[in-house]
Amino acid sequence: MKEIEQRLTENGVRPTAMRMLIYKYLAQKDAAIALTDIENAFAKADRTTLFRTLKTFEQKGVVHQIDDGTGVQKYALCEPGCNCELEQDLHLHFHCTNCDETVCLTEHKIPHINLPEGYITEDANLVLKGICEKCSGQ
Amino acid sequence: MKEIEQRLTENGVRPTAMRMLIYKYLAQKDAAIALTDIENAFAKADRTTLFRTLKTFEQKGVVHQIDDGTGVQKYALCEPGCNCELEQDLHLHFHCTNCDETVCLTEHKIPHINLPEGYITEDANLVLKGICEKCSGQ
DNA sequence: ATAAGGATGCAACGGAAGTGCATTTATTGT
DNA sequence: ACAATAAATGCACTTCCGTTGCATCCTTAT
Repeated sequence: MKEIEQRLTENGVRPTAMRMLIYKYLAQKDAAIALTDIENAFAKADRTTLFRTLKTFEQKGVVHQIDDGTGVQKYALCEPGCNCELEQDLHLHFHCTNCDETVCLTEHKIPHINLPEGYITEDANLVLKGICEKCSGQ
Repeated sequence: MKEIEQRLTENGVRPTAMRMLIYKYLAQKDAAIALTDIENAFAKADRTTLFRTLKTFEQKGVVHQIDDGTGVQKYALCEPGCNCELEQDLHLHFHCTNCDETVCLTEHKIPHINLPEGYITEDANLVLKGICEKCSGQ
């Protein structure tokens, strides 16, 4: 719990009890988390608080937002030292169409792509979809 | 108009007047189109019809759906002969954060990625974000 | 001509993101 | 320690978009 407090402080996020719990929750899940998930896990807390916590986390670089094509925003903790920068931190995500979970594949960075003149790339999102290792039974 | 009719028929879509108009509309736009866009362009038609038309188109391989991270589903015509297959037809998309338009870069296929054992890839979505050629002034 | 199936239109629902404002909790300065 | 200030939380409400059920209209085949 101490490490969480430190991590948040480092990123300029005031470590309230709620925030630490949410961080902890995110940390113990290996899949990306939607607002609704957190909402269910913390029945007592208000949705707005959770929503704003995630937004704060995102803004301060504690988590990154993932758009896996399901239409709901999901979030996952950033790696330590992550700056969410293209070609460096941005990795691909895998969405399993069977269990509906989305995981970070942090080892797999988004490959560099040469765009035509005039295009300036600032961000990228690569999602592969299919069957994850859990569901494929391997 | 005759070509449109033929194209739809080929794909197993009954070429009604409405559908041909929507196809035409999609064809003359170079950016991906959201339901709302079509809705505004065809004020007389009902949203449901437009919605279902897009879904039919998608299902029959006339258009492909694009998730550019804005939270709204967009659609663009498939290339002739497209089968929406990975490593073959799936191309990347570019979303301009300035003009909010998303375009297909059909020349740029999604690079092959070697996933760990157990992952079975069936689909992919790669969106680059930044400033498009129009907006960067080149 | 009529029956059947598909296309369209209308109304309504539901989920998720987001905002304004009041209230509570924490922090700072004296 | 206390007031003043700022930040965090909670409540109510809104909006947007996707989606579905059902009725009606149109087209096609027999």
